[in-house]
Amino acid sequence: MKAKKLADFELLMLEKSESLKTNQWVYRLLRTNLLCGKIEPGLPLTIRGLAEALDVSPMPVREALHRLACEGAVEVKNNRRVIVPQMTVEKFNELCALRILLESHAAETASPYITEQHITKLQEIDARIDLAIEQEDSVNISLINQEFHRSLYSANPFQISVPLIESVWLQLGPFSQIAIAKLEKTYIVDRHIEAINALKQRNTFALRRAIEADIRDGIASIRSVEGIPGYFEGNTQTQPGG
Amino acid sequence: MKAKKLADFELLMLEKSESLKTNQWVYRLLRTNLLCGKIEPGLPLTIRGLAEALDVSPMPVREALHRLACEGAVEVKNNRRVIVPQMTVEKFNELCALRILLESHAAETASPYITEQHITKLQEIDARIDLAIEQEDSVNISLINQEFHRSLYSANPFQISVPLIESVWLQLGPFSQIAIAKLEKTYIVDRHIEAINALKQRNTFALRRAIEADIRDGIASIRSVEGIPGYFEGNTQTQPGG
DNA sequence: GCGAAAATTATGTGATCACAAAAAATGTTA
DNA sequence: TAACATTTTTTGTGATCACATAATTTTCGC
Repeated sequence: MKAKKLADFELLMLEKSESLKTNQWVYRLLRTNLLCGKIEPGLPLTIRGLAEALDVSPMPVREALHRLACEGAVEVKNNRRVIVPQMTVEKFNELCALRILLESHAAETASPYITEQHITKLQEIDARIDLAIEQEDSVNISLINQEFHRSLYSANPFQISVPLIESVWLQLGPFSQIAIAKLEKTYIVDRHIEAINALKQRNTFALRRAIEADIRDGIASIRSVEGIPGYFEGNTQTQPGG
Repeated sequence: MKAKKLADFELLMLEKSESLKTNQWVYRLLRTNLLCGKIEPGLPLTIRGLAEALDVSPMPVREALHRLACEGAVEVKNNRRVIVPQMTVEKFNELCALRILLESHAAETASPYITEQHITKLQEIDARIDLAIEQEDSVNISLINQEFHRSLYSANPFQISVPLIESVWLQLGPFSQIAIAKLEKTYIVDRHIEAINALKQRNTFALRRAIEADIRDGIASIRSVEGIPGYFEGNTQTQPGG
């Protein structure tokens, strides 16, 4: 058994547009790859290694990594090594609780600001989720699902909680992605219709319940995946590739 | 009326210990000064300006500022200018709601892990708050009060929400500090006793209520301060020093 | 062969420079 | 005097280098 190196990983690439600063490009690229589970927990990330892999200078990587550390997406150890954190049962439960807490609040406070345009946009996003489910494209299921939630909460122009929620997603993401990838297509249920219906009826309470149900449903799906306990920290023997 | 510059401000200094990295020292220093309201909202912060003021190279300031931006303590404008954000009524209300939401949850989940040692420590911290109130030391009232809450929540070894809560504090801090400084000593009530009693009785529900009451009380005090509406964005005419 | 010590390499942090873009200051004209 | 154009200064970003420390490899003694 050999320890995996950064070079062994095939990163999902993003095209770098002109106006985008290099550090932001690196940040988004790493962020997306972490959320997709492309970079597995425990893997040490080095500034120079990433800089070489992405063909940029170390400086923008340095800033991107610091930001990710600040958001809890990566963990800085005492020996200043940066790794993708392992998931534990307790952490998972706490992160799920925080998702429900923050997101049902965000949905509730966004509700009064929802316009017809918002609903149309959310329906369009939801259609794209269905497509991703149909194609069993687990990476896009996650990414577009987040887009749905973010769009909903951001309808509130005074929204503060989105960055906090995104931090929770980032900590939950790499792990849940592994689970989603293992889910059968038929087990993924689209609960967003209920949320959209609540929005149409301008029923704040129903919206809150729909979002809560959506999150709980996703968590239950993850928990139902065969062999998921093996992915928690300390159960390395059941992890694949070990 | 002349726009204030960074050089006009007298920063609260922290001694730099040997093991502390420069960037962390700068970070903590800026963080403390922001929380104390030493740096007033709207003031543009520049890397070189701060580096000169603190007699360090621009690099550690750069990292510290980026981290503060990531935590919402400072705001990066479109023209990449970094300023201390202005407070608005809506933001204030939302931040207060998030405090209650997150902190009552954090208190509840920490409750089962509380030991006698924790209680003793919290009582010791609370005594220091009373001293700060007695001395009308508004900066220390804030800082030690935060220490109390952080200590309580951190009793849970699997606590995830503390960084999120600290982010809310940072966004609320500069503003509420202005209010606390204006409060008469007699109007500051120490509600922590109720929390400590709840802990002694191992009554999770009472603890939750005590923390909620403590936060609501603080907010009410801030709202009660004469002339506070003038500090919200858009009411510059009533702000002092203008 | 094997463990400890020493040398070597890798890595994060901080400093300095170059550059493009944004702000501010200055000059110009009506 | 006010409004616009031009120049100058300021500022953030990225690149490169130096340095201390942590990790790794090699060497040496038994």
